Amino acid sequence: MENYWESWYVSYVNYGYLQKYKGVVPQPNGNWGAQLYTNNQRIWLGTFTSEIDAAIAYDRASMKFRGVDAPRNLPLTKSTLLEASFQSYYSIETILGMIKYGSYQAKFEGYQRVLKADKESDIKVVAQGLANDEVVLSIYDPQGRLWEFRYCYWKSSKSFVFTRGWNLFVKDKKLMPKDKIIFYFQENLEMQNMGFWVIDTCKSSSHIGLSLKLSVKQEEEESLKDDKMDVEMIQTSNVKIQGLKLFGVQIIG
DNA sequence: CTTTGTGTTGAG
DNA sequence: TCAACACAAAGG
Repeated sequence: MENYWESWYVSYVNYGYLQKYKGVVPQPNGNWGAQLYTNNQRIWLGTFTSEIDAAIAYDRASMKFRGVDAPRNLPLTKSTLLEASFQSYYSIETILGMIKYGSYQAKFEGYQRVLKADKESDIKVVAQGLANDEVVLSIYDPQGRLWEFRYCYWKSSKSFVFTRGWNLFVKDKKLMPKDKIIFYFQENLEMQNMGFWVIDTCKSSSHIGLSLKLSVKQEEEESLKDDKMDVEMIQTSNVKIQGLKLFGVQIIG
């Protein structure tokens, strides 16, 4: 355009446009820019053709930088949890690159496909009854590997614990104190009752993993190498659950 | 020439 | 921390 001040952008702003989305700024040529401020610094997320795309870009970046609780433009959905898990596999730089150059959506969908592919075999969460209050939980990790944990209540310590199988998981995932563990139910969109449970881990450095936050009790931190680990449930999410009891709390979808 | 996104400012 | 504004750098 020949004159900046006669652009669409300026009239748009001057005639009462109200900011619809956080982090979204109109560009002189009609496109939309997305930006996020953090740590006294502006992170440019790229330019987009539509306003809504810019808003989504902001949401994705906001989640990566500040966790699933972060302020966002579009409301949280069921897949948001999955998205947090998805993001945890990539660095901030990588996620920003995906947002900026448009590969984010495809990557995320690919991630969901991988999770869903595992249900083809007889994938279902199985909680086999053992003696007393013990059960065996069969849960898949995001890579499709099956994990089995014995889970029971210990009267001596009045706590719910994972016993057999947990040690192996901790070692394999290189879990450290303060790391978070996410449990979520992956539904099968085509067939009902064909979903399965997934257990995923989150580095403590990121702030992802709101749904079921498990914190290792301070005094237990050194016992990570033991075959037991005391866990405490902080809060539940709205994840759909089929009558499973975890950590003494009945969770029903 | 077009588009991006940085420099900068003032409000909240 | 944020959007608005102005414009220089980057891209084709």
